[in-house]
Amino acid sequence: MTGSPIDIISGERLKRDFYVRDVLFVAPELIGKILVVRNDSGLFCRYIITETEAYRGDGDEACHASRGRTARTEVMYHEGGKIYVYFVYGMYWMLNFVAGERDNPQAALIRGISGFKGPGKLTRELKIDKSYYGEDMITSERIWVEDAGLRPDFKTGPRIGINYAGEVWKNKPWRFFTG
DNA sequence: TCAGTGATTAGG
DNA sequence: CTAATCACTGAG
Repeated sequence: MTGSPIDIISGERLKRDFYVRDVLFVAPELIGKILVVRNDSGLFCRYIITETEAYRGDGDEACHASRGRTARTEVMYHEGGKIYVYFVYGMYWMLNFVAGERDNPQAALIRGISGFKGPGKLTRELKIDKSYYGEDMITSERIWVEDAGLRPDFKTGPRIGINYAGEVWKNKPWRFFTG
């Protein structure tokens, strides 16, 4: 019997209370958690989350919600545990997990998973698209996160691709990554 | 460094 | 309606 560790590692699905906290707890704690996604064949694939970024409320100039509540950002205003996906640069879907309390728009961008580095690459691989917008990871039958007990060391750094934000927000060390 | 790509948004 | 923007990637 062979198999990569990722075929073997599984754990308990994260519940609502994990997500209904400040994104500055949620984003770093997602590192080492297991992202489970059902593929076209109905198989559940598991990946270790290796990189995330925190977007924290309407005061954070790098957060989409800082530009107001719109159809696109609506789900960020919901209770944590839902999925926020949006399209950028004409090609890529970005996968985010909503965090925090209702009406406090926060989300964690999933920037990397085992085997795939880069937010656009992983959504392409997992076939994440608009159909996942608003999906609830506490009850979904095709996407959720599990805790398998992994607690890898991680580093922090400034978030990527947010040059439009003011210096204060651009420099926040709200990117979390292993290795 | 920089083009490509199209949804989203603000502004007439 | 128009035009600007953009939480990226890959080529060079």
